[in-house]
Amino acid sequence: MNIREVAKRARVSTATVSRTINGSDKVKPATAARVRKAIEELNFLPNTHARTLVSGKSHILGLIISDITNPFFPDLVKSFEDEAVQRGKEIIIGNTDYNAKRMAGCIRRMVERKVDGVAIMTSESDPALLEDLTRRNIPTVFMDTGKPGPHWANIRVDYGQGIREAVHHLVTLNHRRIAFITGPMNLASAQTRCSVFISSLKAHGIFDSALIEKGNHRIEGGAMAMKALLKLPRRPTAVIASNDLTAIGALGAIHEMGLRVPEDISLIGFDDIAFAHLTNPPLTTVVLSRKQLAATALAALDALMQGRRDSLANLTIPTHLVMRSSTRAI
Amino acid sequence: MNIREVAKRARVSTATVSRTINGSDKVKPATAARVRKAIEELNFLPNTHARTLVSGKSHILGLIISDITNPFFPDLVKSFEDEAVQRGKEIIIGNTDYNAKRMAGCIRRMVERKVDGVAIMTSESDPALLEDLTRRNIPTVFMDTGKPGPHWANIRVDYGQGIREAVHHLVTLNHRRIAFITGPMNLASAQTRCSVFISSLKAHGIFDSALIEKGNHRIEGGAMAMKALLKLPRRPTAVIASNDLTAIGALGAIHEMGLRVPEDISLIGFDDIAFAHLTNPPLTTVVLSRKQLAATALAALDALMQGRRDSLANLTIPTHLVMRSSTRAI
DNA sequence: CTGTTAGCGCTTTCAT
DNA sequence: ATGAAAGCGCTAACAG
Repeated sequence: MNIREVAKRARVSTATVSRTINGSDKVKPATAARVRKAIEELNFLPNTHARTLVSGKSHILGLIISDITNPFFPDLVKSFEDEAVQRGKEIIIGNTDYNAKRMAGCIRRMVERKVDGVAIMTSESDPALLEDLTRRNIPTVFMDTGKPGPHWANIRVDYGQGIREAVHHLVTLNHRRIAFITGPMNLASAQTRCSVFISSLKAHGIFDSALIEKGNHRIEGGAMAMKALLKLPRRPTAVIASNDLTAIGALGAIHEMGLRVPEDISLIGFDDIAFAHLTNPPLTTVVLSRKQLAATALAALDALMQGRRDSLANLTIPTHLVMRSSTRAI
Repeated sequence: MNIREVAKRARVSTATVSRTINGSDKVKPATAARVRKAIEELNFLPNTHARTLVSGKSHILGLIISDITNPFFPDLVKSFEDEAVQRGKEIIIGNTDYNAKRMAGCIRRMVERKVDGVAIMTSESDPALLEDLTRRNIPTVFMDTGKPGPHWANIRVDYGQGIREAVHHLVTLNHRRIAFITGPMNLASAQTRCSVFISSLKAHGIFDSALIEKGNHRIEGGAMAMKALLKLPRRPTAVIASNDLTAIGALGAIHEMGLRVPEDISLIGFDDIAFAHLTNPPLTTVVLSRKQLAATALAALDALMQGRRDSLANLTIPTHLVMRSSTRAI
């Protein structure tokens, strides 16, 4: 079943069928109607591979993420897919599993499938692997990785804003001993969150380096760090975690030690993953909108594909505090 | 950059390059080596669309799910992708959003992209929409939807086993007033869980229809149902929820009423989503392995594509209880 | 407005 | 063991 059968049935040439499908204005309405009828009757759907072959555009977008089971990503994937489908594009997803070899495989698959563009939304990222995309001039948008170039765009996330709001919120609540549980410090984004925390506290004149504890953006890391914090001679009255998973781990540790949130300790997370409002108590956290991130990525990809480099000037995603029930005044 | 440039550089014909790529044994090793060298030097990757066009096989698999942000699915998607990539296949994902129109769109996309097969893992499913897949002889595997046919396979999930284990566990713990919070009763899988629960309780001679409350497989449904249950003159001592989200909602409601799990009420979920062991206390639940589900789906698709209908005989995924800390003896 | 035709990049007979 | 050439389904000149 192909375009020729449709042409035959509508008694026109394949060119006319093609024109009708692609909405060319130079097909006589009556002819177009006949073609559409034939398409309908035969239940014809054009072969995208053939279209890609001749047009050079696959209408496929690649999305490379670290790990779909990391609760940060499902929202992102969904929003990205929504936006893509709205534009008549398909997406193929690559999970790197935080692993360079798999990342290389993802990129290979993207190139083979001739994606029109790719969005790389991993926390980690090895520039060497990305060379292939450059060489083939594949429009690429990064999250927070700062590579400039003719076919590259970079979306920045304003982590600072959310952290400052979190600190301000706690200070307003009279907290002075505020701890921070970091992420893995090889991550630029984790570094930023930590350094903004430090500078915010210094601005308030309440910074104490003993109150910085290292985590790993996972539950157990948060729990371990929190336990260390609770063993301090003068323990903190509030804790900000570098992400929600860390905060959830910290929450567990606090409960385990027989303390309560927010009565004994106030707690703030980061990201606003789906489960952040399902914890007990619901977690006050910093929202990083994946929907906005996805929309911005697709807009950037569009701009890149159309050579509109001007609209790539300032791609920044804000973050902001959302108050729930894990913080309270002392 | 295409196969002709490689051929030119290796001073062979395109046919020889093609044979080399596809591992044909009738290429002289020396020639093959020369070709591989050229491929390497040019960094050539074959165009999958051209290959698909001539071979008729896209090496793409479709995966249709309800909603990637439903915590049941990320694990499934990941396992499915892993298995697919291992087989050298790509996957494209469709989210139906529990919506017939979107489901139709998903199927259309799959057909357009000429997928080699599709796995439909939605809870809901409208047979009429699937006609297109039948007509085009696209191998299709369903989760729990029981459509037989030459190009169809159906994976059953043995919900009963897990529910029976849950009931048995509670009975062993001396519980006699055991409640059940259902899912949406238009879902076959929710119905099964409920009816097995009822028959299990009857088998133990402890069934009380007042202890069945309706939920919707979402958090608030679980919370609402639990509140109703707690208002009963003689409230249950244990509750089984039709899925983990429901159990999490119930847990919140129990806490909200000032009661404790498992001291006052024992609670069991279903699915074992990622957050089931992050609740406080960690949730005793029934595991439905998404990894196994994905592996089985891919095996079934393989069998369908190769016409090995015999290996499709008994595709059943077991479920079993995993004990954590939300249940206790009375 | 419509048809004819030359490819897009690859695989696959069919020759040699 | 290798090459020449046809053709997968479609689009895009070009011609009329």
